[in-house]
Amino acid sequence: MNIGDAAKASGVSAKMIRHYESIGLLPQAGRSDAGYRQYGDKDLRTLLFIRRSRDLGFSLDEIRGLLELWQDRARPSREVKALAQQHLAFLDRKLEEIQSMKQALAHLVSCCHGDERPDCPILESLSGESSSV
Amino acid sequence: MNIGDAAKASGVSAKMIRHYESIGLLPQAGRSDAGYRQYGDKDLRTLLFIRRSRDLGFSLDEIRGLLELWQDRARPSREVKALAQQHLAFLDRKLEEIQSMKQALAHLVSCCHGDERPDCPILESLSGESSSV
DNA sequence: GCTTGACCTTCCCATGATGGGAAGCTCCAT
DNA sequence: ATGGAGCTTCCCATCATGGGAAGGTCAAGC
Repeated sequence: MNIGDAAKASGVSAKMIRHYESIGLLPQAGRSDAGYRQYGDKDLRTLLFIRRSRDLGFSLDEIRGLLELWQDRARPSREVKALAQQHLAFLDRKLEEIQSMKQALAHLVSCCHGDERPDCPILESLSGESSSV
Repeated sequence: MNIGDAAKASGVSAKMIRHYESIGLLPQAGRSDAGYRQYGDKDLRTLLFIRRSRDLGFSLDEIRGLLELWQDRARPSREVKALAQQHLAFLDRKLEEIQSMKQALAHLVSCCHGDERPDCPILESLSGESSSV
């Protein structure tokens, strides 16, 4: 299987597959006589693992840890859970950050009449004229 | 006022102030005889405007637009509101993205007993063994 | 067999916002 | 006058991803 097919099958772009190999997230792929990377079922399973992890927002470094745990048949699930909980806490922080941005901005937007007149509570707030908010 | 004081007063790092100037977000600052950047009240107000916009998650490019509108006394508030609504929609998308990550991960975490045993629903899910979820 | 187009290789560069740090100059207080 | 803090420019790093160039390879159709 060439890299293009592995990319299609895994949802990870060929560009990224090469990159993951270059940073050691993936082992060096086997090569054909012409130097083409060759992928088999096992590689595909790893690529899918990575893609699913990315879909949950894990960083490549965290995925490195997950892959190690995955490959270690004797890992205690405790370690996996800890890594996941850590990322969960990160997601929570992000969520709160964005939520408070959204809240503040939504308020400003609701205050702006949004017509041809130039006065605008959004700009006033950004420029520090602390009316109401 | 030197750049360090402007940084302290605005909450924008000196590094970033120079960067903003280099990309044309800020006008070229005046210089002292020795070549030190000099900042006055007007510059400070602009820096604060930028910082508040960043706090709401606006990109530097969006802030460029906001600054132009801010400086144009005759702008219709409609335009400001449109820009803000666009960013609000962006925040909503981010929010949903992270929320669904969080939800999925939280479920997995809750399924993992997290003890010394090696079996782990988190790794099973990432590796595609589609039990339940 | 030859051409063509799709695919592969490596290598360099860009993004966006931010920071680190080096080398060298300036300012001010002691 | 000296030392330390602060300024200058310049280059590099982060994180995950993509774009694109230059060149080699493969398979299908003529």
